Parts: sequence; C-alpha cells; structure tokens
Amino acid sequence: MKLVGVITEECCPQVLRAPLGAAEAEEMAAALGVIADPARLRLLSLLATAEDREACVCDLTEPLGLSQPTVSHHLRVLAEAGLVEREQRGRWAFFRLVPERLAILREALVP
Amino acid sequence: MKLVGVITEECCPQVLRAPLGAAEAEEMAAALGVIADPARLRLLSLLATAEDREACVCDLTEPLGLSQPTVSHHLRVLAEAGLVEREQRGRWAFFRLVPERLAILREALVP
DNA sequence: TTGATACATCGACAACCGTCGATACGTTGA
DNA sequence: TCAACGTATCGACGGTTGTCGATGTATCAA
Repeated sequence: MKLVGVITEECCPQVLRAPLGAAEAEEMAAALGVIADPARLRLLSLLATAEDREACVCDLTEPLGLSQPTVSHHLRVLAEAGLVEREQRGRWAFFRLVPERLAILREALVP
Repeated sequence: MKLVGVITEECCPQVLRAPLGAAEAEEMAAALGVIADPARLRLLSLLATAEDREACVCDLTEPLGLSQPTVSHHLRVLAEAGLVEREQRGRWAFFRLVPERLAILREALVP
C-alpha cells in the first residue's frame, strides 16, 4: 500500500509502453489499489467537489455512511499514498486533494 | 470484479466532477481493482508490447513466473472486465488488448 | 480543572483474493 | 483410437483488507 520508488519520481512507469518488471508492477498495483476502493473513491470525489476544496473528517463520515474510525483509516491510506494532504486546525483535521498525484496514475495508463 | 452498468455506457463516471454515489463508487472500485494487481498489470503490459499485439497463455506463463492456472485465472478476470479479448485458434487461446477499455478507466480520473 | 468535542489508534473478526497442485476438457497429429 | 499438448476449472490454503466498538489523545470552552 505504500507509494515509493519509481512512482515518486517525476516521470512515471508506463504500463503500455514497455514490459513492466516485477517491482514496477508491484508498485503500480499498490498505487492503484489505494483508489480501488469505493469508500476512498467517494472520499476523493467529496474532496474534489467540496466547498473550499477541503473537508474535515466530521463532514465526511455521514455522507459515506461509515464509522468515524473507518473514515479516518481510509483518509490515512490516501494520505500515505500522497493523494490527499492533511492539515490540523484546532481540533479539526482538514483534508485536501493532491490532483497531481492522481494525474500520475492516470498517465501511467496512456497507450 | 464485474464491469457492468454505468461503466458499460458510452460516457463514464467522473470521480472528480460530482460526488460519487455508493453504487457508482462500488463499480469504479471493482473496475480499478481488476488492474490493481501486479500480475494483471504485467499481462496488459506484455500484450501491449507483444509482437503481433497478441499472445497465448503459454507465452505469458514464463515471463510472469506464475503457474499456468494462475495466468489463466488472471486472463479470465481481465477478459470479464473487457480489458482483453480472447480468441481460440486451434489448441491455443490468443489474447489481445482492448485499449478503449483502459481509456474509460483513465478518463474517469480526469479533473 | 472538568467536560465535551474531533480525531487517531488498537484489537478482532469476517470476507475476499492470489496462488498452487490436481484434474478435466478440447484439439491435434499419429 | 490413442497420446500429447494447451487451457480451463476445481478445491484448498494463507495472507490481506475493510469494518467496527472500545479506547487513547489532543484541543477548546466553561
């Protein structure tokens, strides 16, 4: 589930350009696995369309219909993958999308 | 793991455009889950870069370092998702990429 | 200080998934 | 008809993961 190595670099692995090595494939799969989850997709979707492009956990729990620990868990996974940023303000933790990160995944699938 | 409904349509769900519903999110997650696997990514990669844009199972087993049943399983998952096409020729089963299918997933991530 | 609020962490459980060996199926050639 | 080959299917096993309730931690208000 970690996002390190090749994908961290400026240029990204191209699935359809050259045969993927085992390590590259493992990395890409892990990166895609982060967004291959309905709860996390909805979180990205909510953050992308939120009022100020940000939201706290309390605002995300109810629309998802999941418990607070579960939402917190998914946000942590997204943050570790670099797909969202976390900022503590008072007792609230606000999360913002990092669009460039999703772009890397998208561009890995260009023919 | 199935790829039906919205994703089958001409236009596809846009994760970052509007808040995803539960059903849409489930579908997108399933579709992404198909390619969120190192073996399947390498299969797509191998098919994309193969000599005649196609390959039989016997050609794919060795480069992946997996057993024949396992490779067959992954190809079946890819085929059910519409990402590859299967064509029986004699005793060989040839597989080809369906690039438009990957494009749908890619375009679901546009900002 | 105390209580309330927002969030993170922990431990546990059920469900899912990738993998394999064994085996069945279909095609080809002798 | 028979044997060999390429694939698909089956059953089983181990590891991973999404989910929750319970609990811990930090911040703010009174």
